[in-house]
Amino acid sequence: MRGAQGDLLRLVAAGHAESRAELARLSGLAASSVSLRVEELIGSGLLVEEGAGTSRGGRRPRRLRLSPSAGLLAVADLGAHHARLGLLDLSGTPLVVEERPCEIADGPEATIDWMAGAFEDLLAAHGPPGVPLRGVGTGIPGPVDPGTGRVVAPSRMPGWNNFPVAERLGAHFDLPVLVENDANLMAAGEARSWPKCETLMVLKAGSGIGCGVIVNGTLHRGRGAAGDISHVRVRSDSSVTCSCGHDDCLEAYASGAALMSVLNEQGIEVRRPADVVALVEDGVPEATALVRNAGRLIGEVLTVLVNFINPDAIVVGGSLSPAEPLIASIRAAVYERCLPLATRDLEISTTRSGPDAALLGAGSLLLDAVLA
Amino acid sequence: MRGAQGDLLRLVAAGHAESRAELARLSGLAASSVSLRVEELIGSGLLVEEGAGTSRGGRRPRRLRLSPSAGLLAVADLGAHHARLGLLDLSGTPLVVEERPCEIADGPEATIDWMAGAFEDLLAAHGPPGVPLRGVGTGIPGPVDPGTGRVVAPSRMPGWNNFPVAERLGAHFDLPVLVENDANLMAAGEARSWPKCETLMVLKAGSGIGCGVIVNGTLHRGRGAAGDISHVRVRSDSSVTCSCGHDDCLEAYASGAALMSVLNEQGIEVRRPADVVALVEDGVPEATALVRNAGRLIGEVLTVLVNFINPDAIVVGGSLSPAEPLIASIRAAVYERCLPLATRDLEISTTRSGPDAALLGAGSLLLDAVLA
DNA sequence: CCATCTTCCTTCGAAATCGAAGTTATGGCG
DNA sequence: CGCCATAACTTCGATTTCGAAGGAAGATGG
Repeated sequence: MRGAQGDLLRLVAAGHAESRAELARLSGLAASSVSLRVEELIGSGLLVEEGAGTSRGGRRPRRLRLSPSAGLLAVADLGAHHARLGLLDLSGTPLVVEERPCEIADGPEATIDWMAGAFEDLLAAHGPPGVPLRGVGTGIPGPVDPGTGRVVAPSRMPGWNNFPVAERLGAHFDLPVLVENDANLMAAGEARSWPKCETLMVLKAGSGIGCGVIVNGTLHRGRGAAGDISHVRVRSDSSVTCSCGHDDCLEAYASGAALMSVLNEQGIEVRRPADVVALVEDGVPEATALVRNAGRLIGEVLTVLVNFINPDAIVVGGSLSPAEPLIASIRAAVYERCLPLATRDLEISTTRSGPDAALLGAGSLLLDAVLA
Repeated sequence: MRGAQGDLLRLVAAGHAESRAELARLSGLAASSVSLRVEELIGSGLLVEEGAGTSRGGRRPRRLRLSPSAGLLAVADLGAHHARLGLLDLSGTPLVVEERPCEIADGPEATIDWMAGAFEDLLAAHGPPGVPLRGVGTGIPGPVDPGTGRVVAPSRMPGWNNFPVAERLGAHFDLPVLVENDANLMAAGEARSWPKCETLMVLKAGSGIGCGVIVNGTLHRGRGAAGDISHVRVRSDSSVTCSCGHDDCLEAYASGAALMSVLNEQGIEVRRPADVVALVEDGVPEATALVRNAGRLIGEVLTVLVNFINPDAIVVGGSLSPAEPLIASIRAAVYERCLPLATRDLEISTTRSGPDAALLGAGSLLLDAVLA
């Protein structure tokens, strides 16, 4: 499982390689060495050979897959009022995904212990017998210190500040543990769906605004807050003070929460970002105008970032992302204002990985820990 | 010179390793393999053993250095009206650096051929006899396509658009050729002076405004324009149209050229950014106010980027950088407006590599090509 | 349907790499 | 000053990895 052996497994699990030949190309090892190694991995039950792939003009490759019994990963994505939970095999394929209500405001101990219980439930109900759990991971709607696995200065998670989430979760399972910001997980998940993109910006537009950055194919964490765009100052006529203490933060104008509060003030009742999307689809002009304005503001911020890191694609996800005017106005702002060189082949589109992106990302990152 | 052999040389040349033991630690090879390899490299005259290093509690390491006769690199940094030219040994140490007048507006053919001639001059005058030239490189004050070595849509370089600079330079020397944006080279040069920083933003404040980004210790190129911040829209009362066609670009307010044109309109004659710095040092209030405002605008843009990529340090270089109020107001803006997590250990300071940063960066990047 | 080209994978001797044990040099400490 | 802990190399047999050659399986094109 360690070292070069792990490298090969990782390449197969991550979906980068499907045959011995591809492994040889990607790992840099000689074809003969790869064959030897693969034989061992098959012998130890971690890899299985599964039919033949499609020919590329010569003999067909013998397709390799991680054995379904090689192990499981239990992953979660915590939101403010609910959590998505899932069980993945080591290739990152979900066996089961569930959404359960869960109040993050109940505090870290209660929430994490609840999560551990939910994982046990899932395992009992859907885990194939004899297949070991190999790692657990969760996304958190706030900044996470990459070194310690602690939550750092979250804005809407009372009681969580500086809490050692990874440690607490690890106390339930003696296994590799991953704790990461939810937008970062989403980015890691999307990255698997955009294999040709080295640099990726993944926007999470939900009740809050988050963003994850993939540079050179790997998640860029910075000090744990990398990708944060919610507290950028935007150009606006009025003046709103954000929860962070500064004026005119993007989040105060363009987040789902901000849109909802404006709509509610106007007497249009909404309770979740999805309600806003529904209003837009029903052609309610107030909602459409608001969403369009939010997209413009987000787009103007992205403009700066696109010039700066020249991503290959911008992916928009989160519960607000199905609203067409949002992405349309983001596109308009970015294409209008960015440098031609930066937008020449830039793709801006909605999620390819769907609502489970964060869970898939957790799986992808956990794998690195499990196969280290 | 190839493969693993090159890896060892690179580690020594880049200053990361000074002894066999350090090479073993950093390269991941077994100590015995390193010894063998090093012996060969010494035998072929590329490495030399030079005295003993300082003990870390046991036997002293035998210090390794690249042989002064291992090779030379010829590097240049083109500006609008002058060029810096230098000769480096393979460890990146300059043997000579000269500044010569040179009009980039003369067009690419004339400029590049002139550069080739200047390199020959330097070699004849300062090159130790028998030491071969191993690579040439140059910085360009405009975007460079990393794949082709062509200039792409530069703003103030008439006749250069889409010109294959690398190819033309390569026609003079049958050697590895490097062509890169000047701010990017500066960033690569600074990176060597900030070994503990994985993520670095290097601002070049001269007649224009440029920026290079180091992510994970390596230069982030994007599509060739990465790091561009000069055409970000800034918040301002008036409205100025930039050469790029958009309104209120940062460059139109905060670049050395913009400052100079305002001062000249006010009847204060300045010809180069350095003159502005001199005025500030003399306490001329118009100049100080302008520079302070420029710093504030730049700082507000950096705010967004600091939240986004969480650099370990921001380095300010370029001919405007000695002006104290510039960096002071950049600091003020960034520390005031960024997230605490992002500024907690963020260092903002002037260049450590000095005016030759770009040449050193060219050396550093060329080395990778030469020892590939 | 047969020759030819590609690609995938294995075989096997040569070469590189490892790693455990040993050697040399040094600082610290009683 | 002698002893020990530590670090920097070396030596040398065991192991891995390589790579050239060849076999297997399929595409292509007459």
